[in-house]
Amino acid sequence: MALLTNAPRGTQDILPSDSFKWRYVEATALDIAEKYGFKEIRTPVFEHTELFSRGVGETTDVVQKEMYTFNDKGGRSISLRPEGTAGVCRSVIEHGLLNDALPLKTSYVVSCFRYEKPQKGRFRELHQFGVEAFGASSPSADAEVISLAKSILDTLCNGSIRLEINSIGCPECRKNYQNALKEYFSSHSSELCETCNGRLERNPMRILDCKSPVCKEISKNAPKILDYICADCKEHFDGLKKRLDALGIDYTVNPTIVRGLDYYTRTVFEFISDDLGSQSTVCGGGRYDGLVESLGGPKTPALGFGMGLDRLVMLMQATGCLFPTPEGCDVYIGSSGENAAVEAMRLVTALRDEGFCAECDTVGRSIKAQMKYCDKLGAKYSAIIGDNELESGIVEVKDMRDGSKSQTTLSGFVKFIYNKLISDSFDDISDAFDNMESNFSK
RNA sequence: GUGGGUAUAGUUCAGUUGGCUAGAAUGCCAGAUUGUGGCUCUGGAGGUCGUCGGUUCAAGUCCGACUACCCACCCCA
Repeated sequence: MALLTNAPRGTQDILPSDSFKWRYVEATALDIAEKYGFKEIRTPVFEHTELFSRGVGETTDVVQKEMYTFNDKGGRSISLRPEGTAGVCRSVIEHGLLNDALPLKTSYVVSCFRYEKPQKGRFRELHQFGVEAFGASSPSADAEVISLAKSILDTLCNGSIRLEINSIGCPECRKNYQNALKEYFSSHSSELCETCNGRLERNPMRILDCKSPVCKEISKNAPKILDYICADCKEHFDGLKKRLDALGIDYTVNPTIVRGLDYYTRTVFEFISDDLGSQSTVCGGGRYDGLVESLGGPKTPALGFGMGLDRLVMLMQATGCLFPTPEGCDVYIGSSGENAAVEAMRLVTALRDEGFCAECDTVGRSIKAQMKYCDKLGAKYSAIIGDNELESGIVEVKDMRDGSKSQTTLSGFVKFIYNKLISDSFDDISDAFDNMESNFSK
């Protein structure tokens, strides 16, 4: 039935023809993060449900209706992680990493799971690259994290991605602001849309982001968060803006961006692209100074972001970004007859041991079919071994790119191919140099 | 959770107002004389037309339900 041959709803297979793109994106993100001092951390895909309901927030959609939660055989309530931050926080608290010299800077590539209705750019299993930094309260840390995200996106994408930032203040100033908002919107509650009436109690700040024209109009005159944040929060936000300016990072302050997870404080930001569908946020994050303490750790300022790899890869494909193509097959050794097949396999293995990609026939094809397959593989060189070659010890090596042929001996085959491939790669390097020089002289 | 759209070979799609053995392109396999790829030509395999039910002499085509996918709301990466 369909259950057997259909992947579960909202999941996607990354096929061999695409996996190299993901490897490239993940490796690039981790590499750049490493230059910024972030080291990879790996935490479990599932945690105690309690961690997420406390960490992400009891009232959030993510916790209320989107978690994959089940009881294990020991009767524990377990949830697949819906995001990356909570698990990392738990881990660094549990292992006492916050007792070391701070900041502690971590990065990760993870799958997250949310029971949502799938659409473009939204999946039930989503892949995320993320970073978390602990113990840094200065706006320099905010700027550093944003700069890292930008550097990754700039390196990978050529489409235009804009940065929007906001400050939602600390719990103190936010309380005042939310009261002011409640008061303001309550007086318009009859005009607000249904969802916004619901948000009035739960999260009035979300109303500011509503797309309904009526709510938008009402929001125009609503109190502004930046008028309500306290002096410290304001100073922090100004400090961030000053640093972004100094780094040459363009941004717009968008007072309506409010992240949907409860733990955020002060800085929140999003990187948004118009080249995706309606799920346009490629990267979102911010500061969460209260989270570590609320999970039972030492009072520790912290911040981070999550970057949606599904959306990022989608964006790169949509905007025609280039992915470095993986090295193809170096050598194909065809064979005819049992003894030759054995010899071909021996040679192929010897070449692989030298670090090359080599293939021989494993399905019993004719010579002609083997050559066609060799062509499909894009092999650089080919050779055919049969009884003649076994007897004479002489093999013909064909350069598949120009069809030219040369001869070598069976015993010297590996060395011969080795020299050919090494000299090819020298040619490649010198071509690259020539390109660089002509680029410089422009 | 709410809406709208779609569902035909591995893939991308044709299929005319219901009418003979359901098509194309591409991919796959095999041939075009003796042991050598790309181009060309020929042949072959591959579909219970998403599933179940209904209307009809007749359903890929019309109707209903279900399922899946896509898009938007919501939410978020």
